[in-house]
This record gives sequence, C-alpha cells and structure tokens, in this order.
Amino acid sequence: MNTTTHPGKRASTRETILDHAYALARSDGLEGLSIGTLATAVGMSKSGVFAHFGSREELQLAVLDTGRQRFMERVLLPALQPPRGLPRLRAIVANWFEWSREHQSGCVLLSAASEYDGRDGALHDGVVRQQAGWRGELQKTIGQAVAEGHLRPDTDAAQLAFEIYALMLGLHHDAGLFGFDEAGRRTTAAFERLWRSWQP
Amino acid sequence: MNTTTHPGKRASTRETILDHAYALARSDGLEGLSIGTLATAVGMSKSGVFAHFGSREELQLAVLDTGRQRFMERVLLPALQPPRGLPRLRAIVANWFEWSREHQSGCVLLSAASEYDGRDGALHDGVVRQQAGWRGELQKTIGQAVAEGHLRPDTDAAQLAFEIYALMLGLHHDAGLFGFDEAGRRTTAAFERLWRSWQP
DNA sequence: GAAATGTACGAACGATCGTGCTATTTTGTG
DNA sequence: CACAAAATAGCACGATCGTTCGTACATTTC
Repeated sequence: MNTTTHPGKRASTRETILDHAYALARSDGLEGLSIGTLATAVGMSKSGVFAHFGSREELQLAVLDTGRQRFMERVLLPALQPPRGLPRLRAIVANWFEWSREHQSGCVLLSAASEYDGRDGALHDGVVRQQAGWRGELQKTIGQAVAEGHLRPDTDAAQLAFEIYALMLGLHHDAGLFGFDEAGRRTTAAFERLWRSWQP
Repeated sequence: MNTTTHPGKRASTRETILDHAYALARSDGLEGLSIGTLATAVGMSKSGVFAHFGSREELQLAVLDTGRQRFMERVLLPALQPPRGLPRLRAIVANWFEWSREHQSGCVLLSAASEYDGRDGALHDGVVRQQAGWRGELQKTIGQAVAEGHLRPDTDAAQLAFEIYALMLGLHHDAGLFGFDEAGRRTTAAFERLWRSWQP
C-alpha cells in the first residue's frame, strides 16, 4: 500500500537505488561506483538505473547527498535535543563517534573528500560545500557554547572546530587500519584533554 | 648516455615508470591508476610498462613503496640530524608539515589508507604495515624525548603519536579543501597547545 | 660470427565502462 | 476496460580496462 499507485513510484525506486549505491560507495568510494555493478545489486537493468540519473556524475552527486543527509540525521539532528552550548556540542561528538563506529568499513563523505580534494568539477564543489557546511554547524554550536559561558570567552570557534574534526579523522583512520577499540580509547582521551583546555 | 643499455637499463626504466606512476597516483589514487594512461605518460607501450611489474597489483604495491620511500627520505631522514628527543620530534613534525604543503594536491600514502582501509588483500596489508611502521617511528622518537626529560615522564607515547597524526590528517584534509594557508595556521596553533600540555 | 638474453612493441583477447536509442512492460487515469 | 504516460528492459556503440602472446631489435656471452 506504500509503493503502490499514485505518484511516488519513481521516487521510491530512486531511493532503493541510492540505498544500494550508498552501500557500494562505502567500500569502493564514489569513483569506484559503477552503474553495471549497481544495477546488479539492485536487481535492475543498467539502463533502468541509468535513466534515473542521466549520467554517472549525477548519480555520484546524489549518493554524496544521501551521505550528507544520513550524517545529519544521525549526528546533528538528535543533538538538537540537549540544550544548546557544551551539552549539545558533546552530544554531537558522541553521535559522531557512534557514526564512526558504524562506518569503520568506509565512510562515503570522508572517502569523497580525499578522492576529490585535488581535482575540480561538480563533485569537488559538492564535497567542499558539504564539508564547509558541516564545519559551519560545528562552529555555530561552539559559538553558542561560548555565549552560554561553557567555554572560555576567548575561544576561537574555527580553531576548536578544526581540532575536533582532526580528532575524528584520526579516529576514522586508526579504526579502519588498526581496529576501532584502541582508536576509540585514544580519541576519547584526546577529547578529554581538549575539553579541559578550553574550559572557562 | 643515461638511458642507454648496459646494466641498469631495466632498473632505470622501472624508476622512470614509477616516477610517472607516483605523479598520476597523487591525483587519482592507486585505484585510479591505469596502465594505459601510465604508458602514455611515460611514452611507452602498455605491454612494455606491464612487463616491468607483471600485474597491476604489483605496480600499485611498487608505487605505494615509492611513496613510503620518498616520505621517509623527506621527513624522517633529515630529522635524524638534530639531537634525539624533542628537537628531533619537532623536526619530524616540521618536515612533515612541508611534505604536506608539497602534497596538497594529493598524497599517495593517505589516499591509499582511505582506499584500502575497508577491504583486504595485498594492498590493504601493505598500507597497514606501512602506517604501523611510521607510527612506530613516531612512538620511538617520543619515547626518546621522554627519556631525555623533554616530555612528561608519564607521557603515553602511542597516545601522543595518535594526536600528532590526527593533526596532520586535519592539515591535509583542510589544505586540500579550503587552502593550505589557513589550515597551516590552525595546525600550528594546535601543535603549540599540544606541546604545552605534554611539557614536563 | 653464432647463440643467448634482455627489453620493448604491436596486435588482439574478453570484460567492463558510460551512454545512447528503441521496444516493452508497468502504472495511473478517465 | 481502454489508453496515455511513465518506468524499465534490451541491445548496441565506442572506449578503455588488464592481460597474453608472438615478434623485433639490441646487447651480452660464448
């Protein structure tokens, strides 16, 4: 009664395709994503899949946006529950931590960042825009924590956002290569030191 | 008189090939490296290039090792000049910083780490071995700095090595997406805070 | 000089790539 | 139920992929 009648057929198949595409891109990156493999995974014909996007690049952009969307729903959205300021910031980090645990085998957003950082084109622009947006959210939350008096008043929001991001990069890197557990402990320890040094 | 026959012909051609391959892999990653494109860049035939390695995977492994070699020559080797301890550790970081500046457009070692973290095979193993080796060098140097009394005696070498690595990941990430200058400033600021907090 | 070895080339292979074009099937509507 | 529209399949294309094979040329060894 859901995938039936009326409009929505197109949108729902598109979502199914993107779901499989996202899974494939997690292990092989957006550059490793091929329409043939994707079609086999979905159980459709190549041309059937292709028709939904018009080009491979459009597909890749759609997958990138799927990643952004899921990241936001998983990390940012539930962190709007706790009150603004440090509690919210710590919730973001905690959710991000869990996201990282679930994405040990590969994260589309991060692999995209390293795949397209040195080129140009629509995908590069998309990655930059997406990363800048997320960094902006971090900075905004940090700014609120400063305003609430939860962080030192001279806190450089961009600087702290950078250091948070760097630690999460370290977590993802070490988790992928050496295992999540030890990487998680190191990251947690580093965060404790980080929070302490920006305490008011 | 150089590219002529006699002994060493094979080795020198191989180096020429690897030189071009390394350059190509910097922008497209090891997975994006194709023998046809490489052959065109070198000015040889596909089969001529292929014969030097026997398989694409062997070529990729050779390029990975080329990267490791160059990194060590550029970052670790010149840092053995200053005395062991904190001076040497800071020299490593400084050289690494310069390496990162020269590799804004893409670093084979880092892209390989994100390309093969979620799979298995010879390349995955090679990346893990290489990364573990480098982390070990870092830890060793940190241990010496502790022994020299340059760092707090309760310093966790693996922890500090992790945090150093995370900052360099942040530098590379931000430099590639947002430009090196600001990323460099943030990284430098973070390092200052880092050194201070492990001071004896 | 003859034979052996090392090196690179050219052609071809089966597979897969992304992308058109044209049927065919499925769907929503009167 | 009929009919238009939308969605998917089928097929073919040129390109490129990694790889194999036979061959040509140069050099070294006998």
